[in-house]
Amino acid sequence: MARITLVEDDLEIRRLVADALAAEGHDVETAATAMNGLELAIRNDPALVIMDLGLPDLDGNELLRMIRAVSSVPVMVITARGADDVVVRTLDAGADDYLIKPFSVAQLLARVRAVLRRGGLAEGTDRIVVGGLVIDISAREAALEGTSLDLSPKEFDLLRALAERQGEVVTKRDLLAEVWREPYGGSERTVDVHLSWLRKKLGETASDPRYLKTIHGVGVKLVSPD
Amino acid sequence: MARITLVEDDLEIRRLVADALAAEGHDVETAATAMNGLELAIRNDPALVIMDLGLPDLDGNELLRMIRAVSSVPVMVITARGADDVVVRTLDAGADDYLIKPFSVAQLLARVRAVLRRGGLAEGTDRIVVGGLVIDISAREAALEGTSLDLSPKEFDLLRALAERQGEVVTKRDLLAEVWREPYGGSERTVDVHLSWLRKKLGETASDPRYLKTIHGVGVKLVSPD
DNA sequence: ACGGATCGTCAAGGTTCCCTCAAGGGGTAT
DNA sequence: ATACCCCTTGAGGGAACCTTGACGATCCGT
Repeated sequence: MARITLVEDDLEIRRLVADALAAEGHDVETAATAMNGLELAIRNDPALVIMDLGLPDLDGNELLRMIRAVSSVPVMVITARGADDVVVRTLDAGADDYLIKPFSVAQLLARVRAVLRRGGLAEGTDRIVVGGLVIDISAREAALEGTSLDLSPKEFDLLRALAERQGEVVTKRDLLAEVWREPYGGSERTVDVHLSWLRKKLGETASDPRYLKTIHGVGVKLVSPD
Repeated sequence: MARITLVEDDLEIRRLVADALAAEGHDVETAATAMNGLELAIRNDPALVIMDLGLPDLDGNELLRMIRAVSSVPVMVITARGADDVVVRTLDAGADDYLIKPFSVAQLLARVRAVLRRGGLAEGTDRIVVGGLVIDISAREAALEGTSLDLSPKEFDLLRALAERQGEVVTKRDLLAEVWREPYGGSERTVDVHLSWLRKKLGETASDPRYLKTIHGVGVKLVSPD
């Protein structure tokens, strides 16, 4: 059903939760440390991250903040710490749900379903329309004024990333993180080149853009032409 | 901030929650019965519904299903029933979160923030309006009387910095610190030049300002014209 | 009213950033 | 193995932008 990243250092709980999620049909990747969890959360593009707060190498809140810095993936926290101010601080740091150990597996699964359901509703659009541009997410196809565009994989991902935030200016660094999955390294020239190719296929030039407007010194945004 | 419908028959709890939400800046509509709650949830198009399960006229799960039949509004359940199968059943009926009484108001508010945050991510349009001037932060666009202004990066940042404190006089040194990121060095003449360009694009002159008023010897402020 | 300080505008210079072309390497299918 | 597609990287030219200095105008305190 969905790819889920589980970050939990306790072996017994990790097994318990992972097995339960797998039994629901989810694809579960586990990590025992914050750093491994962060790597999974970035690289695997999961639909949900479930994490413990008490990790051996890093405070859970640090991990949460690092995930939030590069992704808006839903995060569910499961932990033994039940103090009210910890709950509030964690939720305000960007967590979507907070479950206190010991918890029932049935309730955990129900909360996972609730979070996934809401996440799916928000981006339930399988098709994004920007002016005369139609982007079919599941088919990985894009069409301009009815005629299909022949886009390479990266070109499509780039266009989709921009379309998902149409009208907003997106920095190249964000695009490197989102499309290329390289939040730190990576050359911004690469983004430039792909943008150039996209523009060519969209039948526009950088000096006379219709859809892809670059904001000097900031980034680029996808807009619907006048 | 957001319109919230609260369905709760216990007067004391209703007051407590409604006051806390109002203190956060929300617009709260309350109902004591399921039927009244349903009516509010449909008619007022709230951003969130908070409901008790133990209502006098109808089982909470019935109400939840009726809301779900016509709306995808987020629903948070607060109730004294903590049995695990009830929690699971309620979440699977479409609830987004489940909080067991007695609960801390701080945690309730944090969970409300979490639910609203996720729901609002899709359409995060933050804009500042000053008279006939509309500044769209995420699109990095400014429009005067409906026609878009073509601003350079620094011009936009400068306008935004002033708009964020509209009506207040801001010193050039503060602007150098905020826009130019140079709290110590930097020439104030630079600010002057950019202000001049801004004024030109805003269609006004320094001697007859409409939006950008300079206070001699102090700084400049962005005001809405009479 | 006068002088010093502050502000407004212009033009030029230099810097930064962006776009595009072309070459090279990795992967995959034929 | 070869051919093809795709991605990455570097370099050059060009465009956009920012800064700076100068000069005139305006403002304020004396």
